[in-house]
Amino acid sequence: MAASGDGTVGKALEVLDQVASYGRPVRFSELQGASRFPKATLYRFVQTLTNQGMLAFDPDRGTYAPGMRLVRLAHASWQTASLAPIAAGHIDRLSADVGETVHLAQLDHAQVIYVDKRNAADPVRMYSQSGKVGPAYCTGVGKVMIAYLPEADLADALGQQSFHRFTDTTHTTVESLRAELTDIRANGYGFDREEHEPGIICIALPILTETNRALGAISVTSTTTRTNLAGLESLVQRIRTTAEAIAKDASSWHFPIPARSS
Amino acid sequence: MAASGDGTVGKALEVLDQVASYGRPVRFSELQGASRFPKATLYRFVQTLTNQGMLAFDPDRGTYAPGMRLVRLAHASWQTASLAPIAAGHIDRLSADVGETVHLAQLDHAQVIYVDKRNAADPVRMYSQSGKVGPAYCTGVGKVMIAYLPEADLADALGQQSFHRFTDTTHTTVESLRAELTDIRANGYGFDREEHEPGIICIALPILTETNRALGAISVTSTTTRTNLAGLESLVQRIRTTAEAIAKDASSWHFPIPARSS
DNA sequence: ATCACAAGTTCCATTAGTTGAAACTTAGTT
DNA sequence: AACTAAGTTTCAACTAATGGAACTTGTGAT
Repeated sequence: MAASGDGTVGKALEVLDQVASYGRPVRFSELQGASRFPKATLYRFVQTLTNQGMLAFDPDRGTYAPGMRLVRLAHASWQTASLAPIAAGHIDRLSADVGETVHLAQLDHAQVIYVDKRNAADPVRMYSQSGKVGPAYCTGVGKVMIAYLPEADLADALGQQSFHRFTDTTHTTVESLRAELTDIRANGYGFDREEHEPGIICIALPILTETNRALGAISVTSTTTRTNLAGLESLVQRIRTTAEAIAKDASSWHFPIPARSS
Repeated sequence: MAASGDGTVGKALEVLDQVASYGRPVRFSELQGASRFPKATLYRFVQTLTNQGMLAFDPDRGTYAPGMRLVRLAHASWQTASLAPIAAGHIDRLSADVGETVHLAQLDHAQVIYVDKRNAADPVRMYSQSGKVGPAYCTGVGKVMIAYLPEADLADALGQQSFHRFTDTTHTTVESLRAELTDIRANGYGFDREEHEPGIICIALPILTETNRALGAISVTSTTTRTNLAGLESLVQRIRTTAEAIAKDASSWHFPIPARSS
């Protein structure tokens, strides 16, 4: 359990998360208002994190934002602990072949993290999507990944979903989501039926180990104006080739199998 | 001075940096061998960081790697504290116009952090992506950024350079580098004359505030087989337009001016 | 200018968490 | 089975974190 119970370090990282959650520079007083820590304690955490380059302080505006050291560290993570370097060549080819946007995602604490992407038309943009998080219950990649979770982890993951209704096809109950997960396991692939954004559809396949654990997932995204679910479904064989190739490379590179979450 | 002197949090982050520095998953014993911390202490740090998702533990191999939480946090940093979102449109256009690879970089503790890039249609095969760090003394973007540092910060930054000789044009002394920095300030732009990689050249311009502080830098990279320094120099006006447009947008977005480092 | 209030910063006695040598357990080798 | 190295736990000594309160600075109103 990743509770922020471990000591001073856990508390400091909790503050770091809080700053990151605003998505914009924040004043100390804003943090204080939303924090469980008393003023002096919070102040010291923010000081320490700033000293360490984990936060950046803007003296002119008196605001804090996540610091550049994170970008440096994340690069290391992305390089050594994500599927991106292994998958790069494969998704290049997939994207070129199908002419649509391709996403590579992994699961982290019941959340989807987009790890890489290829745009069909536009040039590649690294972190514009890399590092972005999304909900597991209403994205193609999210659903295919949780579908292959062991029951204990799945229950845990489902418990953490918010089931916010983004569109009128969004799953709003555990039951309807579980039903779809069963289908996904049967088919080996899943869709996003405009569940997150109207007009945006995708097909997603898991990247599976020999023991049927999902290391990650890839998806091909399109719009309802360009194609439909049947159109995406026709790409299954091509995408499966890529997913299997990535899985094979990952196993020979001894890519770490994600540890249990709870 | 970002010495890891601040308490437990500083020490834990030092361990995190150490793990990241290997660029591959590492065993506990490897860390212990290179660490100033005693076994039990190091062990607890690694445990805490793993609990927190800052490190990922692979139970099969008994190795640690930087965790996915960093990727999530870095995305927030990239979005709110880097120039990338502001510059995105501008460097899209620049890259399309000049047909070469464009880099956007910022300075962090005397190191260059590449924050975004655009590949030319025919991409130069180079190792560089967002979050990647590079030396300041032998890259175009690094030199133009430190050229505009106040003397106190510049002295500090120069003291941190390793002056490793990558090629035979690499600067190896503070003196020769300082001489070039004077030229850069006079011209408003600088080059990478195959100082980092043979065959790779670039022209770089700083992104300056009204008070002549460098918020970041952009560069256009090419190869000696495709063009030469004069060819790159002919792009100065075009690149300057982009740099100034980014600076203008940054000031109206109230982009934070980097704080003094030491 | 002067005051009032909020935001930000420092102090320091108390308390809680960190420290690390040593003992222990597990995994791998001869 | 005996040995060795890697990984894990323990616990008393100790050091660093805690947070209420006092203080300073910044902002805006009169």
